[in-house]
Amino acid sequence: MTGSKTSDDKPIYSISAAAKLLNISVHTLRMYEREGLIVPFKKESNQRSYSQGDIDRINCIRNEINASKISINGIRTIYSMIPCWDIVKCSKKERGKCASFNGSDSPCWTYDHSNNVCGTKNCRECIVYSQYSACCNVKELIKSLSK
Amino acid sequence: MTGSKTSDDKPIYSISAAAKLLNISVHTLRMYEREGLIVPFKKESNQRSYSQGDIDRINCIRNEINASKISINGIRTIYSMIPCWDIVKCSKKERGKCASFNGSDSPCWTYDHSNNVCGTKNCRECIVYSQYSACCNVKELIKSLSK
DNA sequence: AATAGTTGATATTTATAAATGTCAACTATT
DNA sequence: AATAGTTGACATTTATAAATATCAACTATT
Repeated sequence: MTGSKTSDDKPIYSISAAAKLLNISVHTLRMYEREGLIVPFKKESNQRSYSQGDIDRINCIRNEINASKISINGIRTIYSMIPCWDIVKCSKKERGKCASFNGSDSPCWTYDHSNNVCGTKNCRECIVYSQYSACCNVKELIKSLSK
Repeated sequence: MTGSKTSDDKPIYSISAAAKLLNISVHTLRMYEREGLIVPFKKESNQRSYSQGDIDRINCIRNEINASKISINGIRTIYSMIPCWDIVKCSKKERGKCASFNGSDSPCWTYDHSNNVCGTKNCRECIVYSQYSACCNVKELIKSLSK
């Protein structure tokens, strides 16, 4: 991670500014969102904003796509393996009714979770999304679970 | 898993028989091997053989590629997340010098491991390869690590 | 010893994921 | 109120992963 969470999570870029910074089109940014890879900040008017943390994250995603040749569906599947239940201390009972725990091809932040331990929490602010979602970090996370 | 390990792991198919059964070309089978997804049985003459377990496994891989749209590099990366160190009870000390534990883009069975806990064991016969390598099972495996 | 199948290496084809373009309705900015 | 940027939906392009083809050397089978 570069910088602290707070300094990285201010919504400072519009979609076109972010696209220019990343050297991609705005369409691509919307696609990544539709595919469940990113959760940009949204204004009341429904317009997207991106923080420096988002830019870092998207650079990581682009590296997986372009250099590591992992498809978007592959990245989504890898994200879905993040043991969020362990990170957010989800109870056995809660896990039972959690779509993320029970499914295996989409990350937790793509599901509605109004009736589990995550409640109405904004996924952007959740450590699962903000810290562990550099795909290259997922294996490290799995290692840390080992006895 | 269909059937027991022993009954599924007899080398009964030649590469062309396996290809016909799977409705793909022999080239594709060799490609999957080169890409680190499968480890077929090899005769002294260097010719490949495939067991029923191999066929099941390859069907699973093809489903990931064709239906789930996960690229070969994505599948390999997912395989590399299998916590083999936990499954084979690899000591802390052994982990330190293990390429699989320390890398993150290729599964353990693609590395030389003559000088760690796996020694000269044939990966085909290792539970990590034979049981946990249906990509769809990896998340289940991660779940089982949770406290 | 002749035929069929295999090997690895290199080249080519094809299928499609990823990215971009276009549009009309809408929102923000000057 | 005029200009610039955004939205989602749908269509199109392009980049390339996945699969197949070709080859000469080799191995198995009859």
